[in-house]
Amino acid sequence: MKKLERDVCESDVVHVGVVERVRAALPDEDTLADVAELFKVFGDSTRTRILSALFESEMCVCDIASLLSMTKSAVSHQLRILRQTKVVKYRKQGKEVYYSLDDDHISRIYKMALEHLSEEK
Amino acid sequence: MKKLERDVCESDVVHVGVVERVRAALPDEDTLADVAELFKVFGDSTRTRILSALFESEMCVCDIASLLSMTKSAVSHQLRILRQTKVVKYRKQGKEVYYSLDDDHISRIYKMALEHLSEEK
DNA sequence: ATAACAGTTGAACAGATATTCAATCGTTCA
DNA sequence: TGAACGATTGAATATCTGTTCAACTGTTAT
Repeated sequence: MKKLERDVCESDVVHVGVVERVRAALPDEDTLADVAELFKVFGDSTRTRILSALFESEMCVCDIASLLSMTKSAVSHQLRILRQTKVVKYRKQGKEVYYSLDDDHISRIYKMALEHLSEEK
Repeated sequence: MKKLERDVCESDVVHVGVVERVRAALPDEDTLADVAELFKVFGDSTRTRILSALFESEMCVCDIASLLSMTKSAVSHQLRILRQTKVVKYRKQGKEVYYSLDDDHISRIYKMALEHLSEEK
C-alpha cells in the first residue's frame, strides 16, 4: 500500500494535541518574518562593526571606512541597509554625511547580545 | 599628482581624533564576530518559526515539520544549526527526538525583539 | 529477522548576499 | 567654471545559505 507520500510527517503517531495548541499560540507569519529580517540586519560582522562604532559616536562615511579598513563603497552599501531598516539615521553637512543610531529600542537589543557574549568568556 | 589611491578614505579631512577614540572603545573582533553569528542564527524565518514553537512547548522533529508544513529533512538541518549554537537542546526517547530551548538569556533577547516588533503595529 | 518509522546526513541545486569596480551626483573652494 | 572630494549607485562576481533528494542510522514491533 506504499503511497508516495511526502516527507512531511502526517502519520497518526504525531502529537496532534501539541501541534494544534502550539499553532494557536504562534505569532502571525508577518511578525515572525519581521523578527527574522531584523536579526538578519545584525547578522553580518561588517554591520555589527559599524553599529559598535556608532554606539561611541556619530561618524561620517569616510571615518567609518577608515576605521574598518574598508572602501567607502562597501560601507555605503551596508549603511543603506541599516538606513532602510531604520536602525541608523543620517544628517548631511556639506559634502559629508553623518550617521548615528536611530532607534533606542533596537540599540538595547543589540547591546544586550553584546553583553551576553562578553560575559561568557 | 594623481596617485592611484584606493577608495579607502585616507585624506586629512577625516576626523582622526574621533576615529582613534572609537577604535579604542570598539569591542574586540572576536566578540563582534560572535554577535554577528548569534544574530545570523535568528535571521532566518524558518528558525524563528521553530523557536517560536519551542517557546510554547517541547516538540519532536515530526511535530515541528507538521506544524510548519516542511519536510523533516529541512527542519532537521535547521535544528542542527540551532543545536550547534546552543540555542536548543534535545533528548531522545525511543525513535523520537524532542527539542526544547536551551539558553534562557538568548531566549530573552529573542523575546525582546518579538515584543518590540509586535508593539509597532 | 524484517518491516516501518523518526530522524540525520551529504551532495546538488537555486536563490540570496557582500564586496568590488566604474560611473555618477552634489558640494566646496580655488 | 572646473577640479577635488565625500558619498551613492548599479552591474558583475564570488561566496554563502536554505531546501530538496536520496541514502542511511537506529529504534520499535510484529
